[in-house]
Amino acid sequence: MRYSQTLIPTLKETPAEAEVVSHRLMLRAGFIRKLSAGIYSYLPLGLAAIRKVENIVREEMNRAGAQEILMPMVQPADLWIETGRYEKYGPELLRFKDRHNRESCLGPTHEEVITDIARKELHSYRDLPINLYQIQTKFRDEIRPRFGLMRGREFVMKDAYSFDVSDEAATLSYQKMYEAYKRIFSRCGLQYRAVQADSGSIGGNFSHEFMVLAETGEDTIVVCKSCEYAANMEKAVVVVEKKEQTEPLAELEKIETPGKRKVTAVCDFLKIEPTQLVKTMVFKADGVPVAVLVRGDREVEDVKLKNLLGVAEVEMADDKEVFDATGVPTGYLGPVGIKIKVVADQEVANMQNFYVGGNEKNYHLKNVNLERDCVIDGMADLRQITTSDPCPECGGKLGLTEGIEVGHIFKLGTGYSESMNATFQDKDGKDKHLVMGCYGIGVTRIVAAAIEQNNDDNGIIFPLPIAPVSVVILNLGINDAVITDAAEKLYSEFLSAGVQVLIDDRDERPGFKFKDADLLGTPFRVTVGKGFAKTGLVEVKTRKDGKVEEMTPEKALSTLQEKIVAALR
RNA sequence: CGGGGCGUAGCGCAGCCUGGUUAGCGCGCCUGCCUUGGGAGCAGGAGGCCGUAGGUUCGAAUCCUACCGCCCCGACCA
Repeated sequence: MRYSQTLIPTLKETPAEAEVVSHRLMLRAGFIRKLSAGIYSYLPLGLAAIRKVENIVREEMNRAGAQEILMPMVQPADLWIETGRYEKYGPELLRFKDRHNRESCLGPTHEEVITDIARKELHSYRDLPINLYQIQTKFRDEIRPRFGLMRGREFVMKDAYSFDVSDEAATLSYQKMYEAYKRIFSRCGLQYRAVQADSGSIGGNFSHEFMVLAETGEDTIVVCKSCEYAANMEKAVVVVEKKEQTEPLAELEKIETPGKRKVTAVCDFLKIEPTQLVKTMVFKADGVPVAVLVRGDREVEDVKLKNLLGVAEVEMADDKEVFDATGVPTGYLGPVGIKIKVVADQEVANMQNFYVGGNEKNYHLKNVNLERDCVIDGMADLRQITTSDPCPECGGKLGLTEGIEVGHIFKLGTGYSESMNATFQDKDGKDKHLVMGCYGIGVTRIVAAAIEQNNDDNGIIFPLPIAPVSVVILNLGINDAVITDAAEKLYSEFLSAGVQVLIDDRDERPGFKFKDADLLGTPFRVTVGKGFAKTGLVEVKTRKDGKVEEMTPEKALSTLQEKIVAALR
């Protein structure tokens, strides 16, 4: 690549719209330009980085035995109606009508299309297992796109789908993908963790998210300090030991708590700790009000609640909805005699003679005991884990970190094959539903995450495997024949050696070129300048550690070639 | 969707409150000179429907209304 002939519109100043570092740097380095909220054009270097990631993904998917295909972006609504997702998916699914008034949508994911292919083309156990993937632009009409490529509406994604004869076979396919994913993220030079994720209604430990560790991550993950356990906050298992009843059951008592609604206010007023109180919160579970009990100092984890109730959506009810459902103003709700369904966090079972709202304005109840006083419709781990909880695997200490989700693998089971009637004939001659898995990777998000993880005040510091180019040559004497000849010679030698190289052949001052080279994040920089005319040496600088070495052009070529090969291995 | 903020040259901003010359500044861009190892200097120049549409006014970038776009926070616990 020649800088003078490539569109690399670097910016000295940061556009006002960019908040996070990856977004800022991608704009400044001339990688991307915004067209509209969450929708970006990729300029040559940005595209080059994306292609690098794509190729790593492609190589590893192929290595794992998956086959590349490409599915349509525009999909008929009919398919989505079949699986019920046309209703369920919500406004993220961009819907429209074509000229014949046919309902259509832009594919945010491709379970429907792939299952349609499967039911038409896969008929026998002999066709299985099979894993099909694509690398394609997805469109999701996100509530709030933000952070540049981190959460765009249009983005490049790799999605793979596996089909198997049985649950056991599907587990194998899943494990293969798990291994492939580890290779992919390692090869991209990312610091990441594979964490157990929420697997929704299907259950089991068959969903993992791959999280790049970075402060700007939108997810919180729980990591054990002593063992390998790592989980999404939403999924992290809270272990509560059963406690024996130690206190005698005291008599239920109604106490006046005028105007005390918040946990802290009630506790201050009654001179008790939040751990002695159980708060009652009302959620709408697919529209139906449900009361949830947790200890006063705990927070409900709504994903866990969703799973217990087996519903698609849970949402806090607002004050009016609470009053309409229970006849009690918020702040005084309690489980005793409440009119709606009640579920409790497991921890509440350990509590004795606790305090709750009295289901009457300005009153609370004292000495409540779950078994004696309440009717409970369900009990489970419903609260958010904290760092004072033990690791569910080894009992060790837990820490919290932020992460960027760059991959998600999922055992789907037969949900889609059942709703779309995708079957195969097994050895025993019986028709069975295909057992599916799906596996996503956010390609464009990986580029953002990598920059998020690798940068300094001067710009990007690309891990070599995903750098748009591996080497940048600075010709600091374009009007000097000796320097230019040497720079050009090196350039063509790098090219013939198969090294991706950019030569800065612009008629610019040295300082300008240095700044741009740093900003672009190219791992290695070779400077051919004044010194070369005197000593015959060029300067090799490593972006990551800033180390500078002088050497002959021949040595520079061989050294860098070696380093690059080593880094890509 | 709720709350907040912002739309003035390619980018970053000032001007608006308190209406009134030809709408400014820095960067970038063009021409010339000069300079050439960390985003130089001098001189000259191009570039604006002041987001859009209405309204108020003798007069609107400035005041009012609506719309559009963009950014941030939230959509979390009684």
